[in-house]
Amino acid sequence: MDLDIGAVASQSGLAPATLRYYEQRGLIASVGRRGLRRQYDPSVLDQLALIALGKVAGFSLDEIGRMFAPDGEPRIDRDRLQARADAIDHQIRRLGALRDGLRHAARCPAPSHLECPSFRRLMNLATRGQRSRTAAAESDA
Amino acid sequence: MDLDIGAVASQSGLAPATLRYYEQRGLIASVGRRGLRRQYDPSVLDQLALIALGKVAGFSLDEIGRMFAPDGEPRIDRDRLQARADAIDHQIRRLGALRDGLRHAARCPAPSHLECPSFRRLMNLATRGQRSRTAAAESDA
DNA sequence: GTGCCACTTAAAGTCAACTTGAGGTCAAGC
DNA sequence: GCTTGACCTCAAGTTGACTTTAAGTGGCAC
Repeated sequence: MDLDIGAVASQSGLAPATLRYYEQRGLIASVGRRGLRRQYDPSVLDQLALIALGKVAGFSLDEIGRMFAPDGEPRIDRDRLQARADAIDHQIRRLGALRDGLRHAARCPAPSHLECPSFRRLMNLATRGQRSRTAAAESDA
Repeated sequence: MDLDIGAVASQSGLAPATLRYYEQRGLIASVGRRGLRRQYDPSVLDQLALIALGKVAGFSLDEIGRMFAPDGEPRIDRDRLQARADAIDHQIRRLGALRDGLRHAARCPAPSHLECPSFRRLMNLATRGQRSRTAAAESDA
C-alpha cells in the first residue's frame, strides 16, 4: 500500500535526493522503512503538490514547512494566505506593465527606448519596488 | 559632470559593491577615475534602470549583459523580447490562478483543501510547468 | 548464495547575485 | 601635515534549494 521512495520520485517528478532533503527539512515524513528504504503514504503526493504550489506562490521551503502541522496536515494561516494573494496581485500588475514595456520595446523603432516617454512610464511602473527575488516574495514573508 | 560611484550608488539605490560587481560583469562601465575613485557618466543611471527592468523581467545578469552592445548602448534582440513578453503573459495567467487558489484556500472551510475540486483545479493550473525560479524565467533563456 | 542495483548516509559542491572582510590608498578638511 | 572616511582590490562568505560524491547496505532475481 505504501510507496517506495523511487515510486514517489517517479510519480512526483522529484529526485529521490530531493525527497530526502524535504524530509530532512521537515516538509514531508516517511511512514517507515523496508530494509533501508523509506516508505511513504500515497498522500505524500498531495503534500508534494501543495509544496510545489507554495513554491510557485513564492513561499520559501521554511515558510511552506510552517504551513503544515507536525503531522503533515495543512494548517494554513489564512491571513498569510490573503496577504500573499494580495502580493501576487501586485506582482501581476507589475508584470503586466513589464510585458507591455517589452512588447513596446520590441516594436518601437526609436533609436533608444530610454528616450521614449511611454517606455519610460512602463519601466517606472514595472520596476517600482523591485525587492522581490521570487515570483511574489515582496511582502513581509 | 561625471558622477562619483558614491553618487551613483545613492541615486540608484544600489550598493557601491554592487556597482563594482556589475562593472566586473561587464554590465556597466566607468569613464575613468579621480584618484582611485570610479567616475561614471550620468547615463549609467539609465543603464541601471534598464538592468533593473531586465531583472524584474526574469533575465539573468548574463542575459542582460548580452543585451547591451559593448559600448553600453542597448541593442536589444526584439524576438527575444517578444518571447519574454509572451512568457510573462503565461506567468501572469498562472499567477492569477494561484492568487485565486490562495484566496479560495483562505476562505474555504473544507477540512482539507485537497478534497475541494475547485481548489484542485486552480492548483493544477497554477503548478503547470513550474520550472521557473524567477518571476518569468520559464522560456528558453 | 551471490551479484546487482536502487537505495542509504554525511559531507561537500553548485549556482546566482551579491555581501563582507582584510588590508591598502588618497583627496580633502582641519 | 595629519587624520578621516570614502573609496580601492581581491578573496572569501552568504543564501536557498538542491545535486553530487563517496562509501556502504540489503532485498530480490537468478
